[in-house]
Amino acid sequence: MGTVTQESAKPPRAPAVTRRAVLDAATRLIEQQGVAGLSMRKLAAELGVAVTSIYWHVGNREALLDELVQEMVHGLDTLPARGTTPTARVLSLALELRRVLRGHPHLIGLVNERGLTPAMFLPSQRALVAEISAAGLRGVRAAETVRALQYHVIGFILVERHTDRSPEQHPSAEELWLAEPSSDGDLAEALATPVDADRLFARSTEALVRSLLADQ
Amino acid sequence: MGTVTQESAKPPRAPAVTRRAVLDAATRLIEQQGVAGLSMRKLAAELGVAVTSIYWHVGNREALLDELVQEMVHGLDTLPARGTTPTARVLSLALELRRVLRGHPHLIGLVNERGLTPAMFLPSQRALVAEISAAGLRGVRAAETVRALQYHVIGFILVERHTDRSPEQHPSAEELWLAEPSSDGDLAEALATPVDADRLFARSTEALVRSLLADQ
DNA sequence: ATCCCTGGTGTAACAGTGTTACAGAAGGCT
DNA sequence: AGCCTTCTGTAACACTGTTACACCAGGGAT
Repeated sequence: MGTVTQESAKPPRAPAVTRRAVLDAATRLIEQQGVAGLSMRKLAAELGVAVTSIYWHVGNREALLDELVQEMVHGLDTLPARGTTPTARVLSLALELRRVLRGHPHLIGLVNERGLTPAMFLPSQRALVAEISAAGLRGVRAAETVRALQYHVIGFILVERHTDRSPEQHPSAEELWLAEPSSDGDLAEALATPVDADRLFARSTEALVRSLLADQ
Repeated sequence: MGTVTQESAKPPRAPAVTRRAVLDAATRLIEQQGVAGLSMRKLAAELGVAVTSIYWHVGNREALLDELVQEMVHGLDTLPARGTTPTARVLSLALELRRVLRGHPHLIGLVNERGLTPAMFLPSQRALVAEISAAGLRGVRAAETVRALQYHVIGFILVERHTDRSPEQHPSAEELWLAEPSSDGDLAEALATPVDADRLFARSTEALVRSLLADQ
């Protein structure tokens, strides 16, 4: 079954809607209102069509989400590793991965819920393996290193997905740190400022990579 | 009883259900069927009471979940740090935190969704700050270190929450690695075995801690 | 020309969800 | 006796995913 149902020639009648159109409209809805904002009826209305047509084209809601997730996962197939040293190359992979995933903030939660995180990571896992082998790691240690990096990167992304839109905690962490009597005023002040996720990710990932590749 | 609305004495009639009972029943339901399995009607039926009573006691579903989350967050108030070296003490904090959070697998997702991850982490953040200061880090660098550890730990937990019950990917990562022609057979074999999360967490966290505390 | 089959659409319903307007009941207070 | 507060129940609203069923249009076979 190619993209849709008709391979080349004979749709008895021009379909009012295509599988592709359904997927695209669903993507649009999710990007606007989040996964919870995607309802089959809204989707049908958006396309000017009855609900049953949606069901005919994509099965059901779960299958629709599965499809979107699969498409995104396949979009991660070829991530480039740049740089000269293994550390730099591994780091660039991690940064690139985060950059791409942040383009689909609503989907990465679904990916994880479906237990597809390993699958999503598989292509970059290959690249990681190459770099880590080049760095001289072998066998079980190398495998552990690869997985540690995977968990770190995807975990970071999962965390930062929500910490942005914190619901204004009343004693916010920032206020608490400013009130705290501390010996290190600079530290307190630094903890009282919002997180710079880009910088934090780069630093922590680099620290982890260094440690994993270096320590023996 | 006392925990509810009346301050000291006079419930006009013995309430058919208390706020406490609602929260407990909700916790039980969530532990059994997950957050999605918690419906207000099920909850009412479980307690042998009409839905409106639930609403009277807890407001609405969102507020109910908020309350459960808050209770869990407050349960993390006093985590001990064991060990002699700063590295060991920080590591023990991270391990302990993960141990506790894994006792509430369904709630930690909610915590993150509500942007409460920083709040949840605040008590252990204090302990972390102490250890990291003891390790000689100051100011912005220390703050970055604390946050890097936070993100790493909570991220790991978020990831592992789902990777366990992966829905049997058809070309599973394990199979793919066994099929792959590779120069490092041990590595491929290691990647083909399931993840040992305990070990992986301990190793990766230790690597990160070491790197963050040591490198200058 | 009739019939059937296949692809695609629509109507209307079922069961389930969160939430709420409203009517009560039961005890304490004045 | 009335009133007020605390709680509970009935019944509804709007919404969700999903499906049984009728329908319609065109192609192929008879």
